[in-house]
Amino acid sequence: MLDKLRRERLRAQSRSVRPEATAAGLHPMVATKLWSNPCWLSFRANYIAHHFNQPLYEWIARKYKLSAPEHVVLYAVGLEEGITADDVVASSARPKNTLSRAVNALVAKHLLTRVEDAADRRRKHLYLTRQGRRIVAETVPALVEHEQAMLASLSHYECRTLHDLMTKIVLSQNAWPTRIDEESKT
Amino acid sequence: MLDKLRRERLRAQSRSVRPEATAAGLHPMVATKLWSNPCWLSFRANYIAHHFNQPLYEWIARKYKLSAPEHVVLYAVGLEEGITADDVVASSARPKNTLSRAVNALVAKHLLTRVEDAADRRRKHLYLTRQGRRIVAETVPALVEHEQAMLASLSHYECRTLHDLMTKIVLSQNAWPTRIDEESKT
DNA sequence: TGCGTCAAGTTCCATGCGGAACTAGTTGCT
DNA sequence: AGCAACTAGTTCCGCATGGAACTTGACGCA
Repeated sequence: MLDKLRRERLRAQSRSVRPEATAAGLHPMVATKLWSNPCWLSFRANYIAHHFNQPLYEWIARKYKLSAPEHVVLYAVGLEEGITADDVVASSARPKNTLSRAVNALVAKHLLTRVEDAADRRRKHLYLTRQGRRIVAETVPALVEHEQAMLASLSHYECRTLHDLMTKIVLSQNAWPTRIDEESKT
Repeated sequence: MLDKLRRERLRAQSRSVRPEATAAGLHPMVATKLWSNPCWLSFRANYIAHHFNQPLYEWIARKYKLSAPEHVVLYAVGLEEGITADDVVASSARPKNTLSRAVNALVAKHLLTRVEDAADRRRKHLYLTRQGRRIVAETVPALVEHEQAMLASLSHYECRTLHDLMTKIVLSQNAWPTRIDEESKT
């Protein structure tokens, strides 16, 4: 019978899919979501994010026995020591209880230390231990390398442009509605 | 004592954070992840994806009682009727058992019908019911509107550029390593 | 025409996630 | 000074999630 590839070719022809799609060996549904999708931005953002995260978390779990939220916290503290759990919450996609657990797990694994804020005893500042710092130092280059691989098809100038445009979106964030509500139709 | 805003200002000054950051009322840790982060792409992609998904799924769950994977399937079938569960798997971020469950739930809710492929009885083609089509017709415009709101700070030309650059990344996908393995160092 | 391999979809099950409620601590107000 | 409102972080608990194994069907090959 038709093998998978043959079937995909047929579908591609029948739906006037762009030549670059079949050339890239793209799954036809991915082509549909790229070019017949009114939400082009969200598909691309999700796709790129997912294809970055997936191998990363698999690797982190396998090699360092860290869960995804644990890595999120470790990476954030690696970027800036002395932040609090709340800072991680504000800058990441996870709920605070998940991150609270992650912090506790990292402290238990001696990768993080927690120092109570003198002025506000609710807040606890997070610092890397020597071991924690070692893991950050080891993993970050691999992540950068992975990201660069995803960017390899772009020129230096295109990277710069992409960087700036995405930055612009993030900066405009507080102008967005935080909730979809069709009451707004009225 | 110092209120939150005051504290953020202090931190911003101490860390030479860009003026546009405080201007936009940005959380300082978000500023750090934007500008002191070697993985600039993955942060931005994740951030944009998350801030699109979060309100969307909250709304879908509240108004239509659909889980996130259910919406993923419904949306995909809305884009192209007759696809199979496998097509959704290939073009989305979820594992196949999750999507299998979602398909079954949608069939149970009479939003989807399943037609066995004549040539390959393992494959089941998915079609929207009248109700399913109604939900797609209702939700898609809201999603588009939400996405447009996130893009509001970009000019038409900038949107086009962003679109093309992100497309380029997705198309280069099969050139990426699918796994991070520091054996590659050797 | 029967066997090994592969693929689509389902089922099983442990667990980690995340919403909601809670605790402890801070701040503003009068 | 004392109360109400708010915030950082934790705990509780139900359940959706996703890894792994399984079922059913297709197909290549002798």
